[in-house]
Amino acid sequence: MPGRGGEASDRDEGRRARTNVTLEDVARVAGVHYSTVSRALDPTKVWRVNVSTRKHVQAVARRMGYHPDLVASGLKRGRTNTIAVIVGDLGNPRLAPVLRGIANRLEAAGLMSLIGETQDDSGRLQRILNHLLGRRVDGMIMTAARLRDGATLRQIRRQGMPLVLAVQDVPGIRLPACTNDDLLGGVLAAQHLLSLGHRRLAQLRGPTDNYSCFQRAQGFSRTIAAAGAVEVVVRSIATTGSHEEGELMMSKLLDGKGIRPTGIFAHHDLVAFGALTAAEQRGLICPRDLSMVGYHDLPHVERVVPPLTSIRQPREELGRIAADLLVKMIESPEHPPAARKLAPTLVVRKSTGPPPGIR
Amino acid sequence: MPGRGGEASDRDEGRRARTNVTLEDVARVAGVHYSTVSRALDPTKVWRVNVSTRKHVQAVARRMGYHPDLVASGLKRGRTNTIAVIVGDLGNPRLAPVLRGIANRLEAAGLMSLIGETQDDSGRLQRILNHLLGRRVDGMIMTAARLRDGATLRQIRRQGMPLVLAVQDVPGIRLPACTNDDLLGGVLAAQHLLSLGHRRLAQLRGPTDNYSCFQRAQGFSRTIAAAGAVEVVVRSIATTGSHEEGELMMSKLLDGKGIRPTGIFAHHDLVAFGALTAAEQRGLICPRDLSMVGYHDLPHVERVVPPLTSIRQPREELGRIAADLLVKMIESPEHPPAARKLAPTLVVRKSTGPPPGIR
DNA sequence: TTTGTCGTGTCAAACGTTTGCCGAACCTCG
DNA sequence: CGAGGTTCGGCAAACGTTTGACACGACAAA
Repeated sequence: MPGRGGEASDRDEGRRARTNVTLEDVARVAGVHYSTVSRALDPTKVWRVNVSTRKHVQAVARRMGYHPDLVASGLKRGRTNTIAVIVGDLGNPRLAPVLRGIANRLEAAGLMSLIGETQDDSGRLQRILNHLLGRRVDGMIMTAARLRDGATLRQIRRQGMPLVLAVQDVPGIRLPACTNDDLLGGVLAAQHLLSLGHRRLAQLRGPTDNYSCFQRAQGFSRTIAAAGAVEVVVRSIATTGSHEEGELMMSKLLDGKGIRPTGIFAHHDLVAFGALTAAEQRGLICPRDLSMVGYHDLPHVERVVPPLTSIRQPREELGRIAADLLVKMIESPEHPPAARKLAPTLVVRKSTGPPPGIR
Repeated sequence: MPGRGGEASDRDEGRRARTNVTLEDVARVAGVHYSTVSRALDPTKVWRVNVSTRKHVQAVARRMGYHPDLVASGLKRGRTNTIAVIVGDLGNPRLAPVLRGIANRLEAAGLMSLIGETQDDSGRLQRILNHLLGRRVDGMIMTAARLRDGATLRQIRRQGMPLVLAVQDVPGIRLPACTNDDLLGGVLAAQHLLSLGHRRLAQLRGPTDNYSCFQRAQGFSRTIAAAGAVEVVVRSIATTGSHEEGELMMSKLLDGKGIRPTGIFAHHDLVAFGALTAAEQRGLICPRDLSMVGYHDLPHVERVVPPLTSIRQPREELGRIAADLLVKMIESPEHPPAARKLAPTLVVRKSTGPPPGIR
């Protein structure tokens, strides 16, 4: 390589304090061509280089602390071995197992996940996506996408970017997805309350623009209707699923002049807690006077009094399978994998029991 | 560029379904040289290209859906505008605000954070670091590094990689850090209990290999000693800070034959809850019979009964300032910034009161 | 001896940017 | 009108890899 030495030292002097060992440096020391070094270090090219040369090169590389430059490699190969995982809010404790499931599956495929937090802000989502498109990630997983993001999702797909949805589905767009069967979740809650003997039921609903909440509501309402029982629905205006929200909704329910339900299905455990607080303030004791089923089975719900009956989602599994779909999609882009729906389970604790009449 | 057309189509045909618009494509359409396109799209090179050309090129680029290839750019510039943030466990709810603080500060500096989860496993930490070194990230932030990671940290620094610690310090290594003042945390807890009149105190300690816990213990014990009060210490064997751990430690404390403390400082809110459960089982009511101070001020501790007095850390601030230190460090590597210690605050709720004797 | 095959190493052309340098065109001033 | 300055577009060399093509030696078959 004529003239490289002078230029290299020129480049190194002022620009960058951090000095990275390159293929060429290793090659110089090992006494072979740098392409040989490249092949010696590439486990898929075993057959291309003599075993003794290989051993020698590997030893030198290790000794010199060589780390292949994944940036250069990515440029050349057109693949970065990186998957973007878009989440709404990292503070959401339900997310961690999903992310872990994703990371584990991806790691097995030699991929790394790059987490982007939208903070539930469409503008930020756009900025993150543009950045990731530029980063040439090999694929994307969106957890808990929202209805209004449909256009954005379509745009990503149009770019040819492999994309799968995790946890929540978005209707109106055909996309591989691994989601929780929220319809079934609603059905399970309803069946449980009905089987205990409840006939006057209520639902504390999540926001309407959340497809997952929509599904839960459908599952619950249909089962109730099929059993010929009565149902009241209270809708949330807020979107977070907080204790305060629960108190507010329950107050509205109890202070209104409609029927007094005995069995209640809240779309969020925290809302369930808030509702119980509001009920207690009005002298209603759970599970004596009313039964409460929550959703999500948040950590520590078994610790509160009374321990909450809730619907548990297979979160780590959701992540694992979503990642699996994506890997399959990248490997053979021609036939996209089918969507997977995972069944939640009902965890019965002390917050549900027979209604006051029957005993 | 002679012969490019044929080769390009050759390359595109089978390899990659995803077809990315490049500078050259834009240049061809816009009728200028691709270097002009590069400059027209670079906001720092405003003066290098005529405003009309610039407008035109920008329009064409937008119309064609051009996204600059950050991989190529990173290779050329030697900077990737990416910061690695290493965390132990994404499921830890205390982490989210820190990450948010980091992300916000980095975004302001045009950087993006790449989150790596070690799952508290040294092997995985090593693998992640090697990957990140290869990815040529511009710097790293480690949150909650552990004592035993000292060697690894030194290794990273030796590579010339800008590195700052967040939340927890690691002694024995000089590294810029933005940490919580845990010594002060311990002092605050002790002062509060002492000022209420408690003279027999206990500490439910976290693991000894956690420097942060060590500091808390120091601060607490010294303050107690200076006031001439008595103190008992119970050490945790587990490392997670769980409810069960708290029950176990409190049982040991109450069933032992030593002094019965009236004021207790737990190194973790969950441990505090567990301890209260164990105390209740023995007929001790909080705050009537004993006072409890927790640590971390976890979300919802104000909701449990009794609402927990706890030590709150400025978490988002910790992240923001850590990121700030890193940015300064990257901008001027010659003079590393000083470490910052942020003061926690005592949040007084209902779990603390005067000891049984005084009233 | 020629021809063919196999194993192994080297050569050099990409990948898509960024940027120092060159020079053409135009402007200003003596 | 020429010297000198300014503006702005083009040229081409990198950045560190990967990899198809090729060269070369050894050995076998014809």
